[in-house]
Amino acid sequence: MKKFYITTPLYYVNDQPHIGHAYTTILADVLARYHRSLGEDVYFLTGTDEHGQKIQHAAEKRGVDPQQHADEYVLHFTSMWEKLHIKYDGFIRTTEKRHTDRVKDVLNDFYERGEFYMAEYEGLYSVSEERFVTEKEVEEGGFREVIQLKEKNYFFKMSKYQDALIRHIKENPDFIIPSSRQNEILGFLKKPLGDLCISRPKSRLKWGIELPFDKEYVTYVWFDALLNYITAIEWKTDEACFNKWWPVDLQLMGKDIITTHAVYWTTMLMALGLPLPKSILAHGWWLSGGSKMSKSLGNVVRPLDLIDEYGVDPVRYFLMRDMVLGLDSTFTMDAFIRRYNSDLANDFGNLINRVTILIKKNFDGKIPEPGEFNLTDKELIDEAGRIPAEIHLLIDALKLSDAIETTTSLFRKLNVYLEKKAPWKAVKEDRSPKSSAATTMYVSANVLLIGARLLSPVMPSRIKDILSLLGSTSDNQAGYDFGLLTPGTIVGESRSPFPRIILDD
RNA sequence: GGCGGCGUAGCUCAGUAGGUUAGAGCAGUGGAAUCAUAAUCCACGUGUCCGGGGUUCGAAUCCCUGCGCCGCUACCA
Repeated sequence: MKKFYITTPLYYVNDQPHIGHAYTTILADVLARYHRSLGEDVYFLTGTDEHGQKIQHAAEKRGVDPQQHADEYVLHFTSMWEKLHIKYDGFIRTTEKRHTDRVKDVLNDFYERGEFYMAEYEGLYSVSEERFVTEKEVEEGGFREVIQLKEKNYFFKMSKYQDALIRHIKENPDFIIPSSRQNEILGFLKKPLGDLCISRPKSRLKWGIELPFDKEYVTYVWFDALLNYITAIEWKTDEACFNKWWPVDLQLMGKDIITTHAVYWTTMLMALGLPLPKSILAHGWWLSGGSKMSKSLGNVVRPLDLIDEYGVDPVRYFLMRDMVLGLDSTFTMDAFIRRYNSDLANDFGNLINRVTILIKKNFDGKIPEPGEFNLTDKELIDEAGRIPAEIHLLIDALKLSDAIETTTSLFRKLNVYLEKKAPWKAVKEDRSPKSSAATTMYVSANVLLIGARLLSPVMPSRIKDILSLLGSTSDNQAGYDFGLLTPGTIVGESRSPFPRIILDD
């Protein structure tokens, strides 16, 4: 059986989840569901990153200890995922023993094999921010109490993997997606790669995994967190499990942390002697009014607010449909409502009503027995037969937006088909089994079923209702073949799954 | 500063081996229909493919250049 291992980054628990977290996680969920629907064995991993300066800081601010802070904040994420209908297979927290023990193994291993060395680093340090800053950052301002600081730390010999990394990226065009990011990383790697500082002295940061070979230091949070992708699947503790899932098929992240993954994570894996991820994907940001959403700008769109108002599935649909892979996208209520009304209310929802009501009124609510298919029937049936394969190609190419648009086009074709065959007229002539009207409704319901099932990964909850409305009972029955709804299948009462949004202004 | 990318209909975007009248969805206008959520269907775009130059029989697609926008530029997540 084909496997599919997909990950989101581990989210930092210093703040509440926002639309960026939600987007990445929904994207992972949708892809995971698509792959499950193809019968693949899927492992979808997400979790939280709980060490480091910012957590310590956030905890201090609230007057609690860091672990308690993390324990509370992780719930914001898990409850958000529940509300967004995220069906993950694994959830890992970097403060769990199964993770910290393995991180220590790696640290020891690297230490013993000479992947680390100690060196003194001297640079500009902001006492107020408690971190080193670059000259550029200082020039841009915003940092107070900047001093020159010398500090001894451990470094990972990342630089020695530079050539291997460049070669791997060039030889594997799917390694970094989209290609614009790949160019960026390659451009970045034209300059000599430095080594990575992987420790922090306890004198200025206590909240982290202690270096097993030097109790004066904790581990740099990224070095710790990135390892979750292998610790969560039982690296070193369950070989069969690890070998089943590794290497990971797809790692999702926002464009802001692509370098961390493409360079740090990748070279860490090289040092570990493990195969590299098949693909890492950097997606864009959701903007609001042309700017990145930020609390200081006061333009944050809270996913939960939208969900409360319009439901989870329309929000998932919008986020998947309106962002083009790799590009930033602007979120506006206007765009959301336009998309909802045109695609979900007008095309899809109205079609569900059309079909079910016609069957209800004219065929006692049962899928009628079809007669011989004429050219018009055949054209639509052929189309419905072609589209699933087309969509699977688009999904493989990670073109979610196009895949959804393709499904919508099937609904539009079904609407055209109905206009052509006008069953509401034909039924006046003949409504007996195998009549033109009977055939039309049989074909319509079955094509609608295919289209609905193609959207199931995007809108699992509403589609489940729609499928049962159409008389499709089991959750994941065989493929996307035409004709699963056999004559006699009872069609339910439509409750307009996507009521049109009308704004009063 | 260095490296890289982008600029296609009102809006969001396709258009990667240069080739007949440049496409889709949405929005807009007119019409048809009335089974359906005032939903649906049909028809309608004189778009300088950012400007300029060049290569070519022929360029949105290649090269140069000007303007505008953006990304990356290690120890910030």
